[in-house]
Amino acid sequence: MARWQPGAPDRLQQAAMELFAERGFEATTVADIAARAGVTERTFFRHFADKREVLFFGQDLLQSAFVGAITDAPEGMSAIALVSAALEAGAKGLQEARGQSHARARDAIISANHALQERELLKLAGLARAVTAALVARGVAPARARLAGDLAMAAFAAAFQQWVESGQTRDLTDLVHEATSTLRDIATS
Amino acid sequence: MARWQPGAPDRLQQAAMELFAERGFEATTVADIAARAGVTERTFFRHFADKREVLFFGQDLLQSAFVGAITDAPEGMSAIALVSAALEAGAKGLQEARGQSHARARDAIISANHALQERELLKLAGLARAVTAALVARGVAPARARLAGDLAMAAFAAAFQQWVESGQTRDLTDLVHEATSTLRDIATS
DNA sequence: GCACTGATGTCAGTTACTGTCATCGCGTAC
DNA sequence: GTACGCGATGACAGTAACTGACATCAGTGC
Repeated sequence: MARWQPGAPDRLQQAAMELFAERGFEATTVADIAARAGVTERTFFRHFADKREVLFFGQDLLQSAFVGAITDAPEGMSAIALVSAALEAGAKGLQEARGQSHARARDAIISANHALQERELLKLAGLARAVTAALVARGVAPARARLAGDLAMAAFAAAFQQWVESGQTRDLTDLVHEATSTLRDIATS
Repeated sequence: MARWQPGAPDRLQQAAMELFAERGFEATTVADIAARAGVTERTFFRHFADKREVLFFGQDLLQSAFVGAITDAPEGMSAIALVSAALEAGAKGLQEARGQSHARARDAIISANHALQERELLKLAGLARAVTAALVARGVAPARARLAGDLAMAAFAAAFQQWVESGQTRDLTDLVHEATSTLRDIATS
């Protein structure tokens, strides 16, 4: 008999999502989460840097999708084309990774709390920097790459919000294309 | 004789900036800040919602500059033209408000700490939403306005970073123009 | 069998933040 | 000029996030 059940991080994340959905983020203590997952509070903090981080598990997968698409793109593409490829890969990855209902539940929790929105913005900025670095590696000038990275995240965030609000009746990839097109339209008007 | 010295918020902010610069954000306790400002810890939290907020005092002025420029702009301007006007007003306001050295010192403190960067991103997102709302009030379609607001903040943040890194030898307004121009260039390439 | 590793439990401690009540200078009404 | 209320503060107790140090114990390699 094993001394402890494996998969503590997953159990903790699930317990946290349930409790946040039931009582809200602030009304849930880390001790509550740990108890439901069958571990101690100290173990929670061994797996997650802080209470908020438990909701941002696996964002590195999304980052890999973005960066990989840029790195693997054929030669001779413009910055905006590289960004489009990255967004498409990210949209596909997000739709496959956890499923639509999970994304929606998670979004509802985050939207209900300022501290969580703050963390999400930090993660989004991290993605933007990763895209920027990938673009620089492809020869895009740093100042240009930074703006392109921010632009990519603006389009992705806008598309994601519409996706969630639409009840997922729309395809995320289509929404990303629309957002990119709108951005182009704004800049050239 | 007054029972307490006036201007507690200002004294607290100055004490916090000094201590953060000397020891760093995490190594400074709220009790330290309060002691240097000559008040108690409890008074600190009466003026600032949390320890980080003390560094973000007066961002509403910047927001007013952005929003006012959009609201007061002449009729018939495109979304990108309204955004440009807002950015110009913001750049001017920032250069006049506190001075360059203050902006640089503050930026150094924030750059050295993740939690503070997180808060800054939240403030920036708040500005983006304010710009979005002002654009909607001017008749821009919501989805378009959201992207334009994010675009504005991307340009402003990029220009601000270059301004700080350049040692302020360059004019912020010029850098904002360059960033806007680069954005247009990316979108149309 | 035995040392070693790795995930966990235990426990004490710091600090951010909050709720509540007391204090007291100052202006205002009367 | 005195009573009254207001507003900013102090005092103090309490909660919960997070950290460091040490103990525990199943499995693993030798």
